[in-house]
Amino acid sequence: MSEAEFTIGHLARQTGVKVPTIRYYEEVGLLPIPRRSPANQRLYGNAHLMRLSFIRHCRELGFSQATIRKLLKLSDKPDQPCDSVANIARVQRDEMDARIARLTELRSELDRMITACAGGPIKDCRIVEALVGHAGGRISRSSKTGTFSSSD
Amino acid sequence: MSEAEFTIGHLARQTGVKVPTIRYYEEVGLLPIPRRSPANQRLYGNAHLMRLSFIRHCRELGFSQATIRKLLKLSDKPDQPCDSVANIARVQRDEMDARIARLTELRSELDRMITACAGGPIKDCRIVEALVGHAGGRISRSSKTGTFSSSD
DNA sequence: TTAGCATCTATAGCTACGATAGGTTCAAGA
DNA sequence: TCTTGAACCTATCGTAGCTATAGATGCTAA
Repeated sequence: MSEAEFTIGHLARQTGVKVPTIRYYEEVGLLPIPRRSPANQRLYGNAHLMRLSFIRHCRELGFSQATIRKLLKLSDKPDQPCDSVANIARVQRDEMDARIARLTELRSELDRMITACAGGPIKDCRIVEALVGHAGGRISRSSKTGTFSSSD
Repeated sequence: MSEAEFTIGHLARQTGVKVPTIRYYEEVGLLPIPRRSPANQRLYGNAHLMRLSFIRHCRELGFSQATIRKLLKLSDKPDQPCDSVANIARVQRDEMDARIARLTELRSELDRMITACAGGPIKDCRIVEALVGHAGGRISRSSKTGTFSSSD
């Protein structure tokens, strides 16, 4: 029995991946080239649908294209042990941990800046002050204008 | 008294921003065009140094170029109230909160996947399984090969 | 038949830079 | 003074991961 085939628009709706993105994935080799209808339209089957779902989910989880490529390659070797798959997932998880930690730090900094802001004129604003940061000691905002204009 | 002027490499070392990035910021209008030496090399002053520090710190905090542009515009109006600055910072903080929340969710999902993996062959791997996700009911991995190949 | 949507290819644009090529210029040592 | 090597210049291409546009063709339903 031959399985149902469907158009790119159908595949897009089924997976939630936009049509141009599907064509892009084909172009960069993430999705295999589908057969075409007599009128040259792409025709997809269930294998494409599964593979695209896999890719989409990976992207949501923040995997890069390169990493997805590795995972797809591994998933094509069904009899190998899945340690390598788990390792990739662990690396990804650790990277996410690092990103979350960094973001949380920066969020706190931003929050401190917002709290420090007393609501006066911009030239006295602690947020602007903080954003200039520690520019080497010799540097300070103009006490007259509060801007970065040179006072030469 | 005229302030010290320095080259692009100097500015790069002082701020931790790479030379091509500085030229790029000039090109897109984030940094004002500096004067040139007789030999056509860019010469920067303290105003540039401060402005670049500001930009760098903003980028670290995840502000987009567009947002930085807004902030720079505001910082050039020192007598206006700084509500607008604080508002931009608050929006940025809220966006970061959302990003952190989303990342934390995804991290947990990844972690659950890793924990579920029993370490058998790839065709039975729960991680691969999970990454395919809920592809519409009719779809399942080939029970023989565990891959996405069509079985037509 | 005709409207209106989906599809096709090809190309350009987006953010935020990084890399490279091929050419000057500067500063310091022999 | 010469020479060497680092730093500078412009211009262009490449990166990820798409999105948007233009202009042509195809499909479907009233």
